[in-house]
Amino acid sequence: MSEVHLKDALETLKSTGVRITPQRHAILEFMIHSTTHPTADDIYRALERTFPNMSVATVYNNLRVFKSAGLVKELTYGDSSSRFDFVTNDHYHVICNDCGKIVDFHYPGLDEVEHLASHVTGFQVDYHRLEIYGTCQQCLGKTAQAQ
Amino acid sequence: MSEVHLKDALETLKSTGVRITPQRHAILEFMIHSTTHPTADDIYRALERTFPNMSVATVYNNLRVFKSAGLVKELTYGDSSSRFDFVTNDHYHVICNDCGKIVDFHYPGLDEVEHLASHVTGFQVDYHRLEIYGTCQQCLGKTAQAQ
DNA sequence: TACACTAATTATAACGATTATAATGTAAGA
DNA sequence: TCTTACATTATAATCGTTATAATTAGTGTA
Repeated sequence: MSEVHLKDALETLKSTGVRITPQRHAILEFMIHSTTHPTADDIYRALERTFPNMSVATVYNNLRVFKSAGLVKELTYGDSSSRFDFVTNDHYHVICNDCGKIVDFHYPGLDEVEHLASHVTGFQVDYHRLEIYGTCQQCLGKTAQAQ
Repeated sequence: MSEVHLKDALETLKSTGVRITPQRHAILEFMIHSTTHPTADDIYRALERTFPNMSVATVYNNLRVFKSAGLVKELTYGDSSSRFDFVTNDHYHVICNDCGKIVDFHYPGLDEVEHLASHVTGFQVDYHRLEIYGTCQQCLGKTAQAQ
């Protein structure tokens, strides 16, 4: 399963003309197998055995590349440094109030909301449910024409 | 209405033994009347006319004081600096799956989710709905006793 | 294979937001 | 008034992140 993710990710990169370097391969692999949401420094330290000369800048640069390719999300919780999350298939729904169309919306990490809710209310929090409502592009177009 | 908020906030501070200094008063007042989510620097620059000698550290220190008093929330979006938001009565619900109890949960700023959803899906996003599910303390206690 | 061109990596410096420190000022209680 | 604790100020330090310049490596072409 994570092999599939890795293969897909490499495909995505290749298709947008991004070279697959050993460092990029390793960063992706680490992120896919990581159960936590690692910081840039986590990734750097985890890979410095394999790449003793790797620079922190390489990690940041490549995380940016992965982000703009949609492979990775940056999570800014309260702490000082960003965490990065490989995008899997967890998603929310965006719902059109006019025609009822539902579009998947990938977004990681509302963990903080759950943590805070648990902290504040004393609940043991199990999960949450988020839906986003609005008007889809087609319905927006129709309304604009009608006016 | 904002006068009520300010009065309440000052009450809250006083009741926890925090002194009301002119700087604190001004920071709170600015945040309450601010329609945006100002950064620490925004606040600093807005008040430097009134307090020409005020230090940035004072802003940060007091934002921390307000945060721990529950008056202010820190919002970490993607950008480099945190934004701060005076806590009003917008809230979500935390729902117990055992007894159905609903507890209010104050949490600001899922604006970013809406923005991103709009950006990704092309929807005009109007609002969202978030609910958090789990088990309340009483029900947790009952389950623990039963075992 | 050799060459040229472009992208990627590295090392390091710079930046900027936030925090820590030390000194000074200010309010409240005995 | 004196004392003590808390606030503020000014400034230095910290730390995550980004920019820069030099070097290295990959890719396409003759």
